[in-house]
Amino acid sequence: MYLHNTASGRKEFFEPENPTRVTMYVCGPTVYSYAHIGNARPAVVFDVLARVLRRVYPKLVYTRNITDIDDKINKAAAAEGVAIGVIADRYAAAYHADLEALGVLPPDFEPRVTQHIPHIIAMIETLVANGHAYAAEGHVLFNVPSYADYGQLSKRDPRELLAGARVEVAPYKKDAGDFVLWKPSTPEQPGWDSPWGRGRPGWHIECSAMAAALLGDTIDIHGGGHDLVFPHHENERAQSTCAHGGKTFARYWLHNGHVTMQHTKMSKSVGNILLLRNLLQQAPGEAVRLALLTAHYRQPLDWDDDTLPEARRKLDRLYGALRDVGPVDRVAGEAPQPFFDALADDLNTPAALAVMFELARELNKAETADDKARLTAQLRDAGALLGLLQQDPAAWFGANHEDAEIDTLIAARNAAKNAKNYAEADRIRDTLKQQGIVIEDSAQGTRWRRA
RNA sequence: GGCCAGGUGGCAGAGUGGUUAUGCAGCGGAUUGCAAAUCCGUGUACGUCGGUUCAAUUCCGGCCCUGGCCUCCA
Repeated sequence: MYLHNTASGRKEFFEPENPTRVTMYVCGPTVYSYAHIGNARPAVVFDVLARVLRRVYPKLVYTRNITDIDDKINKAAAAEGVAIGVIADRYAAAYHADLEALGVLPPDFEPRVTQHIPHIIAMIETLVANGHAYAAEGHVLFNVPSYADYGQLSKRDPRELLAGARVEVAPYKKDAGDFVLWKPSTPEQPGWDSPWGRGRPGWHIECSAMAAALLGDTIDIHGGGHDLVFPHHENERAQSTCAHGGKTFARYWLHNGHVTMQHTKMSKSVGNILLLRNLLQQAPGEAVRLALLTAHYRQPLDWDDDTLPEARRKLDRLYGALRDVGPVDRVAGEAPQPFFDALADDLNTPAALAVMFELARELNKAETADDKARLTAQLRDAGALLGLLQQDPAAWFGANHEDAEIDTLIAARNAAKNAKNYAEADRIRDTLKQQGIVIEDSAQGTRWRRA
């Protein structure tokens, strides 16, 4: 397949270094509050990528970290008077619950920073020893000018970065662009003993250390939100490359676009944050997931009041085609080639979804049992790759539960219909409609669904 | 200011140097007691001004506009 590599700025044919162990590392959340819809996008996008890659490379090792030591977590913990682990555990659990609702499969590894402090310290020691980092006033800093390729990933000129640095330059920095690998903790702050005193890791070093510990010096794919390109990933790349004797850190860099509202990035100061847990009260997780796959992953995705209802209607149509055909063994048929082609072209989910709607139309028209079984299997298999359409259609339409009251009313309506008492039949139908129940007469009899 | 994306029909959203994206909404028809669902048909869509070309929404250049990164950030 082809993937857009941020490092080169173009689509490249994806070829793993080792097909029997394909490695992917995605930057996960800092768990200091509930996840918002923007946090869900990379989780869903890279979940789809993992599903697709596994078809070709069953030995994919997918790692998505949780950052559980960070100043925002410290702040939240201090405000509540609890240990940082309490905050981290609470929001990590909430994150998992939200992602499960979205049908996101767990990654193979989900490392936490606090479990990798020794790896982090060891990597910093290596960087100090080989001249890429230095200790100063309890801090350890990466010396940016020591890495000639710095800025290549984010296409920035390091000289301009240094000259135009907006942030106040700490006096202990050798060069303005130098960034922190390790910083000292006050007695109240969480910290670990290190060769440089009691302290805690800087933000960027964690991913370098954990990726190396779990996946190796060179990984195939590194993903995350677009805003991580600089400085986070640029710094990771510098650290890892310099700690590993110049070996390539990540071979393909993938970055997803942001979820926006009114074409503007969500931000706390603007107050336009959409929490996943709130959205999940408005619509099934599957609808949220489909909404996130509606646009190509690198494009911005503008979220408004119609996004979820629209996604829901799309699922109504797809599940509608799967009704009445009965359960079908998924291995009986695979998604059609155009579907795979779409995903193989830099994960073009909108084009892949278009193929699914075409399958749905064919399925609606299919007359023979063979055609129905084949198309159902194809549609289900396509859905499996996107993490959609895996539940019973009746469950999707909310009609999987026996409901005596509704059944009684439908029976009464049918009796009225048979007696050609259409006024009474329509009255009953309107009554149900007011309860949010839509009647559908079909060849298989009368069925209902929740509007 | 530097760098990077993007401007497609009523809305969402792919894509392409000459031929149908797809979904929703609308309109017409079929089916239906009426509906719903489904099927069929239906839209002078490609920011703007130039250039290249037999032919550009698609390539090139200018301009306008929008968003992102440059500070924590998915």
